[in-house]
Amino acid sequence: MNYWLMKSEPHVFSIDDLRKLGVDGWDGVRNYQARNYLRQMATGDCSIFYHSNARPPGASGLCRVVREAYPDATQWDKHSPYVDPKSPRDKPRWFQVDVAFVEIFPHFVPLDAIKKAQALQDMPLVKRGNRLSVMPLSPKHFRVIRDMGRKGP
DNA sequence: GCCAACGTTGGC
DNA sequence: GCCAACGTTGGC
Repeated sequence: MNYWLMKSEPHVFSIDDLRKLGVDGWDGVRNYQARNYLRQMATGDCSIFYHSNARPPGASGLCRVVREAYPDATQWDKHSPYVDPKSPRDKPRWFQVDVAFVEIFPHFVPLDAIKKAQALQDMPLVKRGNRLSVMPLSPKHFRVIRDMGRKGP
C-alpha cells in the first residue's frame, strides 16, 4: 500500500466535487515525473487531496485509487485544454487513474500548518520549488496530515 | 548536446 | 499581479 499527495485547483475540481461524483478520473496531468508516479499507483492506494492555488492552499481530504493507470483521453481531444497533438495514438504519452472519494477533513489542513509541523519538515511538498502535482508520501507523512485533518490543531 | 527563450506552477 | 523555480522547446 502506497501513499500519495495529489494537487487540484479547487475552482477547477475540489474535494467537494469528488464527494458529489463518488468516483472520477484524475486526468490532465502533463508532467513526466507526475505521470510516472500515476503509473506506479495501485488499486487501494490512499492519497491526500490537496487544494492548490487556493486561499488558503492545503489538504482538504482523502481519496483512494480505484483504477490503475490507463491512457488519458483528453490528450487527443482538440477541445480540451490538455490536448497534446504530439502524443501518438498507439503510444500514449499521458495517463490517468480513477479515484474514489473517501472523506473531507473536518479540519482543513492549511499549507501553513504543514510547514510548521515538525514531523513534516522533510516532505517534498514543503521543499523549495517543488511544483509536482502528484507526489509520493511516506506512511508517516500521510498519517500525520490525516490526523491533523481529523483532529484539528 | 548546448542553452536561450519561453511557458507553467503556485505561493504570496 | 509578481516572481522564483522549474520544465520544455527549438535553433544551432
